[in-house]
Amino acid sequence: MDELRRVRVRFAPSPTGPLHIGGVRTALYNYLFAKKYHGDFILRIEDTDQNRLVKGAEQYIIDSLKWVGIEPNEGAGFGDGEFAPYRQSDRKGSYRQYAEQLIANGHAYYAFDSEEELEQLKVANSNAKYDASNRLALKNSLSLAVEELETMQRNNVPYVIRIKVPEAAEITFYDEIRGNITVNTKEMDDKVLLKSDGMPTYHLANVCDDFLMKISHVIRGEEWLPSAPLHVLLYRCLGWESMMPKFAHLPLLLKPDGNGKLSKRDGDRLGFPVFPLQWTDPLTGDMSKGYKQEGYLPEAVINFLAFLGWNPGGTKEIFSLDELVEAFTIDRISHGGAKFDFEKAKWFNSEYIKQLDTPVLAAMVKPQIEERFGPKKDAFLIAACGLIKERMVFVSDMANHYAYLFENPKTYAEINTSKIKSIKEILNISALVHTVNNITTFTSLEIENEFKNFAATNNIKPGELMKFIRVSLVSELSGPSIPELIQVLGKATVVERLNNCYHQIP
RNA sequence: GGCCCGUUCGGCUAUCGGUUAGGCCGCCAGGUUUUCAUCCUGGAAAGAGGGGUUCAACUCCCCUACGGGCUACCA
Repeated sequence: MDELRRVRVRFAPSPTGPLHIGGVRTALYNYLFAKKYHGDFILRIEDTDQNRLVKGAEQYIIDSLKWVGIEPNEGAGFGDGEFAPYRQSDRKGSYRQYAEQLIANGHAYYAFDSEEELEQLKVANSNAKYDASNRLALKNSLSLAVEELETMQRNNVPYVIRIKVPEAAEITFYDEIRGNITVNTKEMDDKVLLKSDGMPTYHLANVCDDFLMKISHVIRGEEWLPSAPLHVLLYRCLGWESMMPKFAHLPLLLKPDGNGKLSKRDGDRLGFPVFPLQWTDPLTGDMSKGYKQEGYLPEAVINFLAFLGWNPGGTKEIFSLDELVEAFTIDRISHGGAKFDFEKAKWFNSEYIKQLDTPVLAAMVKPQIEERFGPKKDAFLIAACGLIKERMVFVSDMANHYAYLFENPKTYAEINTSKIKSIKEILNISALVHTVNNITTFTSLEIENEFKNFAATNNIKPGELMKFIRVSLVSELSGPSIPELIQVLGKATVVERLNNCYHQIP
């Protein structure tokens, strides 16, 4: 019966800031799994901590998923299905009854301990936790007399609802990636289920919503592994064990250097984005880079992310989203954490740029180019893209590193001009200009031949001539093939640059 | 500290008891290119350590070391 269950998975981020790239990977694996089995992929916003909410974070999550192209078919920002609402704050009223149900069945209790009293616990023993060993000595509905409870209630003393963890029992559950995991309940504590503000904690809300939304598989980060036994216990105490989802805890994304979880700091430190989209902190105004703005293609980011912690076997590495869906299986997810590899991310991006149809690339590049260099004809942009497509790593490279396609060089660096000094001394610039002007068919072959002839008749080494022309055109000693570049720039521009260079350099 | 999870080249990984331990990124060398990039060819580079189990262990078990996560009325 279990095998026939409809696949329904969810991505359940907390809107406490911009969605981390690791979160994108978690969403991706959920998406791939859902699509592979023709199931549902749901976005649920876990905003039960009202103190940590960050303005704009929820929209950022939605925008990010849209940008990378892994859209939920149900959930916040993506259309309500029959399980709406999908924001836990909007579901607030639904959780209390389950907490009360647990109390009625002897699986939970009210606790009135103040913050200070809880701190006292730790003072006596730093390892102390609220559990079977001491719950009777603390202020809760298990330890207090009925009259005392009534007084508390009358005085509106704030309280929480805590789970009553069994004293010493083994809880075993199966993780789809790691296999059986067993924890003894004596290691667990009586976690708060319902906070004093009436909001559920993650644990209660998560279990209730997954049950209510008929989630079949919980695919989430490894940081949740330690609390999974608590969730299993909740399913049991709530009488939902037969509907309990399967669990898969994903390996973490680690820092590129050293160890530890990848963090925002690493991005700042290493100059690489760790967020899908650019993000400006509403409070501090601090800006963090985004993959999109840095010139990454969403398909490349997806492909790269998919392979950080998962591998289909075989040697093929460039996978479209559809191909990933086809190839994806949970059992091929790795167990250990994966260090973030920026170089590999760049490689994926350059591969995807090379795969792009040139007119498509031209259209992508157009806004940045025109913002910087003014209006350009599409045909020209396409020609320019064709010229440098295979040397681009980022979409933004064109505007950032190939300005010479759009405007004449303004200065010539000394290291470059020093290399063409000798040729300049013997060069007849007007003859060269004349040669360029006389080129008729303007094919790259003809252009190349004309320069060779010019070099021969003027007794110049062809390589030296080319160096001069190259510096004239791009102000550097490297770049695309000169005949092709000349085709793109056109005669007039070439002549202008040749003259400029000849007269400007010493 | 306690609990849980993990550990193959510098990085991502393949291998599901028998392989010259393979691929990709990066790196190095050579070729192509008048240059650079692309592209092509080649190269260096790994099973954390110690015990078992087995005819045979990277693969299974145990210990140690190391790394990570969790240990909130945060998720």
